[in-house]
Amino acid sequence: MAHTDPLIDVNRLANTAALPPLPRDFYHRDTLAVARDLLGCRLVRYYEGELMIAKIVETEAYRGSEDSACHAHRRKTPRTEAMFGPPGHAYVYLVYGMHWLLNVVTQPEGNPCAVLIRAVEPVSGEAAMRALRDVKGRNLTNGPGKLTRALRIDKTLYGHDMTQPNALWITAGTPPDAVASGPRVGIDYAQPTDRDAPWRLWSEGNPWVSKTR
DNA sequence: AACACGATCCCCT
DNA sequence: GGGGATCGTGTTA
Repeated sequence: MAHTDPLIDVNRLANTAALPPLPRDFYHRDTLAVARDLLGCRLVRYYEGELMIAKIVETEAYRGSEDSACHAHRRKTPRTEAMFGPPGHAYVYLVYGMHWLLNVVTQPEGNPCAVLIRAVEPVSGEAAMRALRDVKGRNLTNGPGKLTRALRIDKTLYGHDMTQPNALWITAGTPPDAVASGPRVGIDYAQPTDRDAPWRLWSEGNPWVSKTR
C-alpha cells in the first residue's frame, strides 16, 4: 500500500536522513531519565515498504538487579540476555502467550535495565498500522501489546540495534508540556517498595495513554 | 503456577 | 462508554 501522507516525502525514506536515530549515549544513562526523555520522541518502524511513525506517550522504567519487578533482577537467562548487553538494543518478549512487548535497553553493558514502551500516538502511516486488523479508534496503539501488533514488532526484533536507521529505531521529538507519573502496571509480584515506585511515566492529558486495570 | 495483556462478554449508567 | 469478570495463549523459572 502506498502511503499518501503529505508529511512524508517518499524519496526521503530511502536515506531516512530526516529521522536520525537517537545515539547510543542517549540510552547510556539513568533508566528513569531515559524513560522520561523518551516521551515525545517518535518510534519509527519500516516494514515491507511501509514507514510507520508514532509518538511515545507512555513508558515504564525497569531498573535491573535492584528492582524486583525487572525480569533481569535475579540472573541472566536466555530470555533476558539482551538486557545485559549494550544500551540502545531492543528487549522484546512474549507475555500471556500472545502479546509481544517492546523495551529499549538502558545503562552501561552488564547493568540489565530497560524502558518499556507502553503507549504511542500514530503520527504517520496509520493506515498501514490498521491494515492488519479491524480495531476502533485508540485501541490501535494505547497499550504495550497493541502497539507492537500495529507496528509489526515481534521476536524477530529481539536484540535489534535501535541506534541505526533500519527497521526499528527512535528519533527525537517534542517533549510533552507536562509529565505525569505513577506505579507501574501489572507487577503485583514485586516487592512493595518496587511495586509502589512511581516509575510509570506518561504525557499528561494525552488520550492515547493506556487504561490501567 | 504464574505471567510488565487484550478481547469479549455482561451489566450498569 | 465504562467497570468488572473471564479466558486465551505459550514461555518461563
